[in-house]
Amino acid sequence: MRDSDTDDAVSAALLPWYDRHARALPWRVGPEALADGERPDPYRVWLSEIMLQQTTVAAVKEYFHRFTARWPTVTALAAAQDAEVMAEWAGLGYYARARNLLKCARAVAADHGGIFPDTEDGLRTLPGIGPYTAAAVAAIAFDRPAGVMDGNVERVLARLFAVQTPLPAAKPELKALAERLTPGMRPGCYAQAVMDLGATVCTPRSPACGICPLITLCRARALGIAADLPRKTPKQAKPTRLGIVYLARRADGAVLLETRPDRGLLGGMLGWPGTDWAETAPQDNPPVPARWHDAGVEVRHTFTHFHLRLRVLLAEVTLDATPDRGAFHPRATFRPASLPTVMRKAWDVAAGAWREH
DNA sequence: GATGCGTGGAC
DNA sequence: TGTCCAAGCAT
Repeated sequence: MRDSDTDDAVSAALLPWYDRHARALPWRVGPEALADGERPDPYRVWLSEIMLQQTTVAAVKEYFHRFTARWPTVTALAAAQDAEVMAEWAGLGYYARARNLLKCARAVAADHGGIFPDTEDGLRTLPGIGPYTAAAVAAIAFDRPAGVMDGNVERVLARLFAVQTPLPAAKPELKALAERLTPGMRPGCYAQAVMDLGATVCTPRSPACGICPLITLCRARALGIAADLPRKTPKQAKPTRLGIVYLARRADGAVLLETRPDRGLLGGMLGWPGTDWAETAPQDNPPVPARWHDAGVEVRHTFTHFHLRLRVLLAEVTLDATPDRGAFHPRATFRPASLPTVMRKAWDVAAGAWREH
């Protein structure tokens, strides 16, 4: 039904566009170096791809710089402490990525001599590397003709071929298209070209069809439905959950924090002791007996699947206070930036209240 | 296949 | 304000 001439026309139109418009990004090597046969560092490609999962380039850049400055190689990262890595990842979200990042670095160091596997199948066996990331690293770092499929590619291909099936049901069909369109020449550039196109031209809302290199090939454009694709099955509304966090400040300035369990929400991250978060009013459950008082300002935060409204309770405790959970962290070494964002918001409320007195 | 898992920016 | 969305993965 779709002939290979059309397939070739896609990469033939996209690669020159990419050569002109490719963004200079910290994990990319320049076009001249690439033309000389130089390849990007697989460690940097892998690290960037993990950070970019469901995350924008703008949000990733600073984190990428900090990680590569602190841990320049996969071997260096493998030797890092868990808490160091989690603290450095704080604020970026999806914290299972950070836990798997470290597992993956240690597996590469221990089982692969510090060298990343250079095939899609080899990469796929590593923690945190799924179908997308295996294909992306294989294509970008090792120039393998892997069919890269992410949200951008889904959108670009759904429009290019006017796929009307809603996501996620359309994924197999789109994956097959992605495999077939991937060219044998410069597959790494091609993969990045499709994703760049999706990020900058073939955007979810108001696609810039007027400057699109694929405009003459695009069926959705011809039908006048580009902005309506891809179709998606509607999502469930988010419920609102309620909770309480307890911020205890000791007489020497130390603050009471606990490391959350490795699995689940904010797994492995530091946080303030608190109640469960549920749709019913929380049961008061302070970590240490004290004169707790309400900070008066609620923290509001939205996670992937629920809204949260958090009461913030504050207390000053004495040097001999013995909490039933968590541990005091000296104020000199405690960095609010090492907290996940919802916990940092609670800190901001407490710090404001304490500054008043 | 469905669900759980963060965050910040655009509109 | 709310909603949608981003270079997904694990279970």
